Amino acid sequence: MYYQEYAKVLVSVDVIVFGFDAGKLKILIGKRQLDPGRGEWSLYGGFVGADESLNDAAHRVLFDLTGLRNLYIQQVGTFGSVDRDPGERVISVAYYALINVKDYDDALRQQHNLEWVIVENVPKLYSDHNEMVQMALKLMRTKIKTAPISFRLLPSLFTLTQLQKLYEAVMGEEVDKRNFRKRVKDMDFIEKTELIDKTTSKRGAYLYRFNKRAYDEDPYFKL
Amino acid sequence: MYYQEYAKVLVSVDVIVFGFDAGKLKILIGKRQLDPGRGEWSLYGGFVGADESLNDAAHRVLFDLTGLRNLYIQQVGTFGSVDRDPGERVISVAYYALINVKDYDDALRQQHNLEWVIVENVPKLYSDHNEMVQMALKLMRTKIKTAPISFRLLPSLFTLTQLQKLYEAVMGEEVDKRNFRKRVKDMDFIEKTELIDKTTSKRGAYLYRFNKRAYDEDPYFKL
DNA sequence: TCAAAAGTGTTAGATTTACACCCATGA
DNA sequence: TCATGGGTGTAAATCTAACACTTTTGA
Repeated sequence: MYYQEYAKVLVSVDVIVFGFDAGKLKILIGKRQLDPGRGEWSLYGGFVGADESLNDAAHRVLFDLTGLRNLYIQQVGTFGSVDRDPGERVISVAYYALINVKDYDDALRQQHNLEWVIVENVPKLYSDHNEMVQMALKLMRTKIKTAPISFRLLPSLFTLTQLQKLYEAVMGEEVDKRNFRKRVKDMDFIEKTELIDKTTSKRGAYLYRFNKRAYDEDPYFKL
Repeated sequence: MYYQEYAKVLVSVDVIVFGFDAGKLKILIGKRQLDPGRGEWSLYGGFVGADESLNDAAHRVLFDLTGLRNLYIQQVGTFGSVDRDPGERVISVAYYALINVKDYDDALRQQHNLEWVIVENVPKLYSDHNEMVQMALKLMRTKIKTAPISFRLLPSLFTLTQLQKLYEAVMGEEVDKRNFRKRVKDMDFIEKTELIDKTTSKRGAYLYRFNKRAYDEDPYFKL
């Protein structure tokens, strides 16, 4: 042990789980079940184990919460004010994750007492969690323009309208339909199928899919 | 104590100190004086104290190193592989900092056995420090285009050629002089003075200064 | 007088934005 | 038949990129 004279602290990961549902971007939050802060709205999180990397911890927490592995995650930042946690010194690494709500077993959500809340309506959260959410949103907005992460929030087959509504929900502003579709058509890895979705219109809309293989060959992405 | 059953770990901050000198972007690195990794090139860092925020720790480490306070710092990311430090489990938060090399007492640099190394020539560093440097550079490149951070790397009076050379050194590519100056002239808070610098040409070049007050009123920045 | 850096505008091309109508279908 | 969401192209405006010569002055 080389460094034994130095202070050790608890390290946690807190996850901002984004989902897209009913045309809105939502995150999962719940009321804290434990002191300190019992009853306050909060992100879901967990402590980092002694033999667990930060990434592994984030994935474990997400698995615990959703039953899903290999979710897309992105580190948001690390929060280390001395008094950020009223219980004890805890440094927290925030991650955001993207899930397709349809893949998510709602019973599990209820078990954890979590709610999907529209990002614009997120209430006051425990400690510095609101800051984490704002930072996550900001990073996601930057990312969604230049990286194919939208598809993590959508079913594997989706319509262009869905893709656009998602983009608008993330960016918080409407965009022109024709211009949006022009950009999508420049990306060959967003492939039109012959399948038609009739759930939202009588005419029906073509379903598209993201071809990761094609993207990896020519990873040009711009929305 | 609410969380006593969980593992505590050492948390350190490692700083990527950027400086601009002789037309090149450089960082400060030194050979580790302690085991583990004694003799390897490494970033400068320090452990986070029990009653110290991450930001405070970063500023303290920088003060220790440079004697300067209130340097511009930016969190880069947090590195938490289990085996990233061969001595013991250490989670490290990387920050980059910008300093004006002229403000920096070179004796202090020597005391710490640090060297300025051109970013393109950075050798293999201890542990994951090369990754930290790459991430810091990437973030800085994004930032320098849209935020007035260049001025942290330059003397308070600078010529447009200096500003351009700095920009080129950060971006790693040359830019057109006339186009660059056009963009600078769109930003009224980059003020021309009547002073002339004759150190780099016979003709002399006007010195400019960054007017923070004017910037805060109309914080439009785009290079 | 000449070498070396400072300073300065214009034009073509590319990109971005604005905008409106027809189509297919099920109720 | 009509209401609803799906689908499509063009033109103006803006932004970006390319480009070359004159000025000043100390050595």
